[in-house]
Amino acid sequence: MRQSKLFTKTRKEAPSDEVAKNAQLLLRAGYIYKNMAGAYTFLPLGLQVIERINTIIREEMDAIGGQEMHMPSLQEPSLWEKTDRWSDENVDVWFKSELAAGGAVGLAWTHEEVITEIMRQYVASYKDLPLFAYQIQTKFRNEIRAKSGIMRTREFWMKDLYSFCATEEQHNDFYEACADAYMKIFNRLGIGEQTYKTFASGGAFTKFSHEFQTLAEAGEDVVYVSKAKGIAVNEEVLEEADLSELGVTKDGLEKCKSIEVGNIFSLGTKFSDALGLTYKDESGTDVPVIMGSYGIGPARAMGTVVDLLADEKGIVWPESIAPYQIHLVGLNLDDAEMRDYVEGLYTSLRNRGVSVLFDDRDLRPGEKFADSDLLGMPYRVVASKKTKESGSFEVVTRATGDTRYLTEEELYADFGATADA
RNA sequence: CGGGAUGUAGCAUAAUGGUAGUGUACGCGGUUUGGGACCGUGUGGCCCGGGUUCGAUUCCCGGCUUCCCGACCA
Repeated sequence: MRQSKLFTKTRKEAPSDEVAKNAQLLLRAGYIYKNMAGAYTFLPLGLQVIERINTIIREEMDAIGGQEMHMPSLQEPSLWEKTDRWSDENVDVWFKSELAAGGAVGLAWTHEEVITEIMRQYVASYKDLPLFAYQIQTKFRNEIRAKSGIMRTREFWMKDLYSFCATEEQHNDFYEACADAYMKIFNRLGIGEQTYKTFASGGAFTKFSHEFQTLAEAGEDVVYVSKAKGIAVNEEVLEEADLSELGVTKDGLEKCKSIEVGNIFSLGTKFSDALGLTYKDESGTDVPVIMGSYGIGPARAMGTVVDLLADEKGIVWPESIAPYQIHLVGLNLDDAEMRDYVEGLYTSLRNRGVSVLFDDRDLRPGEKFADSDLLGMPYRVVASKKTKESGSFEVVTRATGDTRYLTEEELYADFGATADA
């Protein structure tokens, strides 16, 4: 991508009302645009990050047997009345409206009811189970207070997977597999080290549910962490004093701020009972399906990565989700010979499948470096008169600031075969 | 939803009961060219409604917006 053609621009200052670090940097760098409280546009660069996060999520969900689908946001009340989740008294986050044709309609804030209803048509026998279906889809929640930039919005993407099992054993196996897959996802996003599988209260069906909490000063949540054991518990569990089961004591836990980047729940037969989702076991008896739900918010994950990895100069993307692997910064481009030279390098890199953002603008070096730092691509390749004369390019690793000088061939060898390209 | 703030140009800010200044960004001309350089010049602005007043961006009332704290948060 040529930066000169990118319609977004960087800016030196963030809007004064945006205090969250993630949103400040993403706004300044032109990844997102704020439309209203709790609703952001994902601009070309920002959307690429989201897409790459989604790809990682898809790969890990598919690897544990997930099948992707897509359900509508529009919801009719009658379905939700069956589980008593339509009324404003029970659920206060509905966006509700009227159909022009008559009748009420709501915007989905989750999809348990919807997918359970769908599965009534496809689940009949124990032979149909287990099955796992997911989507990456827009959720709407009428939050009283949106806040923290892209971390808590009223409209947001969510990867929600639902599991349907015949037996507790099937369910527990999948639950653990999904928990492992979640940690793989957060590792691939570059926030695995700070992310803890956190015990939360489980509701009616199980002792615990689990949240995935990433330790961060900007977090809204508070968790109690045992870094030695690699686990955390949230406040409600701490109060319930069943810590002994987890092999930790209250005194051994460190109180930390955190961001909830994912959660997994055992739902038991709550929804299958309410909506009549049963299967026939080997004796021909109707048995309610055991369900679970598993969520990750891609945009919140993106904000978490920014919060955790950014430095004073700007965003630092891990290679796994950066919009481009290389930021090719061309200098001295007013010189026709230099421009040809750098254009040639850009073309060669692209021909080798390298993902490149090419700063082909005729600006002063300082401005280009500052922009490059702010945008946060993993590697910056500088091509200038200086590097041309020396026969090598300056390659700077954004995260560490390490600088190397590579010849054109070395550059291709290093980046030409990257799987991420 | 309770409490507290907020609203001036694309963005950041200043002053003011007599229609607003600066920085940045943007346009033009020129000097520059490895860390947001400089000179000249130009474009562009008081959230909405009502009230007080000769006159309101300014004061008052209401609304809306946005932010923060709390509550809430599969």
